[in-house]
Amino acid sequence: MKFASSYEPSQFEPDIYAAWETSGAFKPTTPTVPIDNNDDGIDDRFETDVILADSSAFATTGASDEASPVTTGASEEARESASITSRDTYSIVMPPPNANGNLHIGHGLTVALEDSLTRFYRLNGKSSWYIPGADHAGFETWVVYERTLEKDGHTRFEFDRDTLYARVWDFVAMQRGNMELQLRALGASCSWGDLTFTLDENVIDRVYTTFEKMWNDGLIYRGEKLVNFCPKHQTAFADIEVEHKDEKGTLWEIEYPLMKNDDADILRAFATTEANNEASPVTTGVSEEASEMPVSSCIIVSTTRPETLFGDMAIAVNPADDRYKPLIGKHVHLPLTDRTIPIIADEHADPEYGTGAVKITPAHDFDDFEVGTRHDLDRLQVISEDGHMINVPDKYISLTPTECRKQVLKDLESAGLLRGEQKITHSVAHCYKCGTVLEPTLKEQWFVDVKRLASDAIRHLEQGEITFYPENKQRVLINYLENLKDWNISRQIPWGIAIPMFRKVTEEATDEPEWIFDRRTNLKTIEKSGVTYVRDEDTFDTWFSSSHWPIVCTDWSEDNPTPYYPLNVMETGADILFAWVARMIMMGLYVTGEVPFKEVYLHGLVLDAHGQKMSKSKGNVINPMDMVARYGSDAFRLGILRGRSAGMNQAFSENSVVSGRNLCNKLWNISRLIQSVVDEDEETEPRGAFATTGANDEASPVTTGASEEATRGSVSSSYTTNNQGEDWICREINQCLADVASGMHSYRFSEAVETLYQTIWDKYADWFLESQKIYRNVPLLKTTLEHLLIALHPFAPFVTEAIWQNLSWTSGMIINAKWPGELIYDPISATEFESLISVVSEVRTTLQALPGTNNAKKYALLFDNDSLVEDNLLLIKALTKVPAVTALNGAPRGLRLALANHELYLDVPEKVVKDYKDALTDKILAVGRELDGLNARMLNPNYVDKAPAHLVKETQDAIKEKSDLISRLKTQLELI
RNA sequence: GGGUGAUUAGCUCAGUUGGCUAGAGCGUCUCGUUUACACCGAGAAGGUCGGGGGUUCGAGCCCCUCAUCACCCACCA
Repeated sequence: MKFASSYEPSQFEPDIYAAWETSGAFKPTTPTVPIDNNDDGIDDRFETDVILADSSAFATTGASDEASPVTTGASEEARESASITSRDTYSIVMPPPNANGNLHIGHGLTVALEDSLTRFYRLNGKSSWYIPGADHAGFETWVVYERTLEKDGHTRFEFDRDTLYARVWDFVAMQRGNMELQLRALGASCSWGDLTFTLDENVIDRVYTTFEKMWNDGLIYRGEKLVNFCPKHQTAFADIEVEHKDEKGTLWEIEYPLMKNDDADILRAFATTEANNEASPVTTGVSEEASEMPVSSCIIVSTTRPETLFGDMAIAVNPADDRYKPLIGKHVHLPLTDRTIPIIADEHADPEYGTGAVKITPAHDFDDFEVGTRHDLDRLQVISEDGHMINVPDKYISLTPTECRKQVLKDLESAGLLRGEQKITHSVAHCYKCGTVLEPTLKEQWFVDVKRLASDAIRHLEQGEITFYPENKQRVLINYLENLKDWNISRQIPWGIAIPMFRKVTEEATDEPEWIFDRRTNLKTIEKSGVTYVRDEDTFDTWFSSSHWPIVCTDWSEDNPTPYYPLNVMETGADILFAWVARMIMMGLYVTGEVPFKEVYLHGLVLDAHGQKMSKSKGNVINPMDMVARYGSDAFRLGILRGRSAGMNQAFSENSVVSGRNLCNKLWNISRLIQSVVDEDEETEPRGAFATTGANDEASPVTTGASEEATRGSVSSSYTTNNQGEDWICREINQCLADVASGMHSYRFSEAVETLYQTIWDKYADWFLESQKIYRNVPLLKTTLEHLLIALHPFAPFVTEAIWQNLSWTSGMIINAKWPGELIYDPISATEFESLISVVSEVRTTLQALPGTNNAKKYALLFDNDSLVEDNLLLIKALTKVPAVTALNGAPRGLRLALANHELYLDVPEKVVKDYKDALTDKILAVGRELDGLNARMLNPNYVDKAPAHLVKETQDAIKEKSDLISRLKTQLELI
């Protein structure tokens, strides 16, 4: 016997994975690229439905992925067959982990989810394609690389883009590989030969093709806009990459003096407003005295960024704000400068906030930029991209904004223009990587006009073409798309896909366009029609290319309308719904005209055991590889799937992994037991006989199903059920498999895993296997074990394969097995077993409740006129451990068990019965309470009237049973 | 400011057309070395399903409301 007494994952996992991989088990059985074997110009994949129906098509284990599609020549039905083919495939892509990083716990969850799905559908006969990927992780990788550059005393500015790109490429290549090994350790059954790297040629090609199409369609434009700019990393970000954090800050009030010419008007105006107004900020606003003082002519603005005042182009007040109405159109003197700026009316100014007057700095604030556009204001940049003051009075030139702020405040103070300050909390934009405060900066960038893309996406979403798990995310996504702003796709990072645009440098050629599209981004300058163009040095936002992921991974093209596109499902983190999922949908529709996936499953964050976010600084990070090393891959997968529901963040602890490990060990030992029974059986029985112990005429002889599946592994023999326990376990396993399947179809992983736990442990091991120590049914043991192994395989691939390989009668690999059909059994007999279970349970409970220990060994069980018990004497004896189960001859004696439909007594002495009196009384009271509840329900005429008949009947039956039980217990009580 | 989700046993969570006495894992307690498994077996305790109202024969589930927590989006200078 090969089974050790416990399962040691590390002894099996690497070899098993290697065996899967080399056998080609991870490759889809239906080809992914067009094949035209008979040269009729028609993609023969679309004619393979006949082959798929033939089980021999599945016998491709170990064969190359060129599964020979024997054509039937049914080309006239090519179109119809196409849909059949797509029904027979299952495709899913992996959100590409960072190529040169390590997997974290979130990847662990992703793989557990995606691989379980893949394996489940593979077992169900789909040509399953789980496509792995690796992300160049533009910004992340760049940040890491730049750090090493700096460590070596270099800066990025010493090199040109091509050099930097090449250096990072080598840097990544050097570090690459870890995550791929880790994916293997997690058991990911992905098709490694199809791994897509985000900088692969075909990805870049596809991205350029899309970009060109967008450029021609007028969806791409170059605009000078404010962008979120990280002064540390020297790059712009899209809105979505910005992290807003609430911070404490100061709201300063600064006085801007009105220009002399305007004074007279103001004084007049003020006279009219003052009458019905309290302290108006138009005045000095300092005290009541002030209102009696001659009015100084100024306006006071509120700002958190005094240093940007040099870029002010106007003061805005709300047009509905009576306090300021008279000032609109006047001019003020910009402090510390010799400029004057106008006072304008704009809704942007909130009368409730601060003084109600706001300075407008179009070059350094998003709102102000909008205001500036509305009022046609100039944009004066006063902070450079590298974070120094420019275009300011000499005194302030080259200061950092922070230094400048201090100086400005000081100077305003001494000029008497600083009129107040107030501590506030406000939201500040930060770089999501380094935490630096982002500087809104004026920059020329490439933008995607998202209007059309978003509205197309919304239309398809509203038509329900994509099903979301959790479903509310559909609405969330639509809401996001409805408010989507144009998308800045330019990044000032060398590590990425170059933007294929070139700018005209030759002045004279005025007729030529300013910018042209060209794929030759390896060239710094190109010539076209005698005009020289120089390339744009920026690269694409990562999301621009990764939004093509389903397209590039499935190798979709105009010439390859693959059945693997759209994907069956997109599984990813709920946190990138907007950044990634939304963009894939827009891009998929734009490029292919179809949504890129039919379903979206979003998982939440994996939190630590106490529901806290994992972070290095908190020191609560769980490394999935640690879990795998200590408990095995399966244990980790089972543990992390347990209790997991779509979209929800969920705490995760080692405990759940331990419990997964225990299940694996349990299953291992179940198999060990069965194998030992099989071995014994083979020693005593002649080979080949359908050994059925204790033949039973009533039992229905049954085969497990198709015999043609020999090559797929399962060689279970026909079985016959011979007793209640055997019928019962068949019923339970059928139910379990159905629940697992429906759980997978509706992405209720938690439910699927839970069902398997209970069935394997509480039902199969605790009841069925225990009963099989009395009744040995070798064919049934084999068959049922196979069913459970296959059903658990998607979640615990290694241990199920290890067992499969260790069992003497199985062949092939379980990864290629076929999802089992229904077991046939006698339903009445199955129900009777429940009765046996309740008898045994009641005996056990009562024995333990009796005073003393080891009661099971002391007291015999007596039965009266009970055929079920009589037929199962040995079983009940074994399960309860009582010394004997015998017929009660004569008057009842001992302690009556609290069972309604059975006359059963524990043969205990009078004294023990008396000691049990209190417990018995409690029991009667408890049952009485239940009975009262049931009676109350029946007394309600509405219930009888309106509730479904079967429920009413159930209630009636329950009442009968309870009252029966009570009367029996009362009799017992009287006897004492 | 807008939006979403959560609140069920000591802890972490299931509970999907509303229907038997609300479940699991871990933890706790009691018993048990029965040759598959101590990574085990048998049993037990523990919940007025956040509060309040409503609909219904019937509510953990549907509606209203309040409270607390979490997250996301947004232009409070």
